[in-house]
Amino acid sequence: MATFQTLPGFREFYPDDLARRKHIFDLWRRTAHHFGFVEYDAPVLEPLELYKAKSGDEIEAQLFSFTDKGGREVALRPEMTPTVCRLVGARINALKRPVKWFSIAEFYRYERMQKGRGRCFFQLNADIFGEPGPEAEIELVALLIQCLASFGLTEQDFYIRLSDRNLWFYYLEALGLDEARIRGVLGAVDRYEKYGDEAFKAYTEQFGELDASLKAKVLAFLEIKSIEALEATLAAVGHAKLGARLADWRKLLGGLDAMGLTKFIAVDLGVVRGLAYYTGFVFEAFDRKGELRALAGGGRYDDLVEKLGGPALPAVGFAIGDMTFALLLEQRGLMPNFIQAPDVYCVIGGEAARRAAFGDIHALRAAGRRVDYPLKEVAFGKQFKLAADSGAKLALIYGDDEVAQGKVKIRDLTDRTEHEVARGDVLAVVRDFFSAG
RNA sequence: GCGGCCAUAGCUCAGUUGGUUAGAGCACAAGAUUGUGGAUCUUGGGGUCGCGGGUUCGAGUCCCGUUGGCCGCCCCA
Repeated sequence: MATFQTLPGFREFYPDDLARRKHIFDLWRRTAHHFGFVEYDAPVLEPLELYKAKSGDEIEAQLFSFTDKGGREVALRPEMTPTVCRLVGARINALKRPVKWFSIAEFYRYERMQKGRGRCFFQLNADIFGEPGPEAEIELVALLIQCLASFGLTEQDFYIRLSDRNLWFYYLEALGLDEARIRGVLGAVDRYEKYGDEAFKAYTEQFGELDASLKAKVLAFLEIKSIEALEATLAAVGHAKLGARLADWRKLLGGLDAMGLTKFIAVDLGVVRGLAYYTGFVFEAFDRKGELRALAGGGRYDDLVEKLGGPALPAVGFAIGDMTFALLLEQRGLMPNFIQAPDVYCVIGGEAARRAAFGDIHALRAAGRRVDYPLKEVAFGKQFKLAADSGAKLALIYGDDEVAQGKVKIRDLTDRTEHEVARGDVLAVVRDFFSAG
């Protein structure tokens, strides 16, 4: 039957699927509002150059890009960060700081599909602009945690790995490495968890073997899993920036602790995220069982707004994708079963009864009730079954007998009781039933 | 871009060494049932067996190709 099929990696949302998606979005949106973030949206199609400027020319291979009829090179957005940088950068002089913005939007990447990854997906993006200190990170990490926890997920289900590219930078600098070598080492650190010693291969090819004692220090640093271990390690290294950076760490962890969120946080310098544009704290959310892809990721990108042509503006942000997150909710039994039920279902007799019912049906709907009825004449017995199947709380029965007497029979489908009311009282009775219930 | 596995009804699947008109459960619909429920019974609609080619007297079944899916690699903004 299906001559035309969905493009690979694209998703169709049948009503049940859309109900689940909406559930996620609604809670994300509400949570972001609770944290004082305001919502924005932006174009799905952007100049290709916007993404090249941020990520380099190679990015084009991962994009849905094409030339439009005006000869412009364009791409479907693969992420929100460059866009929001442009929006905020353009109006920063008029915006009250800190700028706390979020969006829920769809993104497109030309990639091979995998579990938890398609060619289109939705993300919650939340960012704070204009705040250089760790106060911004406290807000965002707390928001990220609550965006997961508000679905019923606990510290048994997920955790946030917290790391710091600055600290790595300063530490490696103190060990005498130049910037190129530092980036090389960070690349290896990012891959170390997965590949072990193999992760240093690229570094070795570019710069030669990393000095053994240096490598030992890198590996020891990578293993650091607490602020205490961090302080102990850095105490031995004399470097002015490191002391200030440690103060930032204490402020961040102290703030999160005061919010009662320490149980979700794992200090883990093994996470640096591959992205070259991160400039400070980075964090990623994972399921505790380690079965799924990352749930969310974020970090500080103080240079990006300027790099994209805006003013110098510090920024931190994160994104949660909907696919892996939905998988986790389903695995933990936290995805509700949505029944899209009317409030009231009408059981209707012949043509005269139908005309009588229509007046009330429309009035009830206009008053904000969800009302449904069989479009065509259906046997009474069947209609009661339809009423029960619909999930409605009340059935209004417009039989020929009732209509002839100017009455409507109201059946409570939950306890199967019923009583008759005058036609003119139906709206009030229904309203009272639902306001009491 | 690379590798492994897979593809039969809306869903879950059966289909013998290749052999009549491709089946079941669930779901959907009609009837039993012109006035009272999620049950039951009866009946029905729905399939180019992903698509194309090949082997064969004969292909859902075997072979090749292709498209799509799942899983992994690369990547992951």
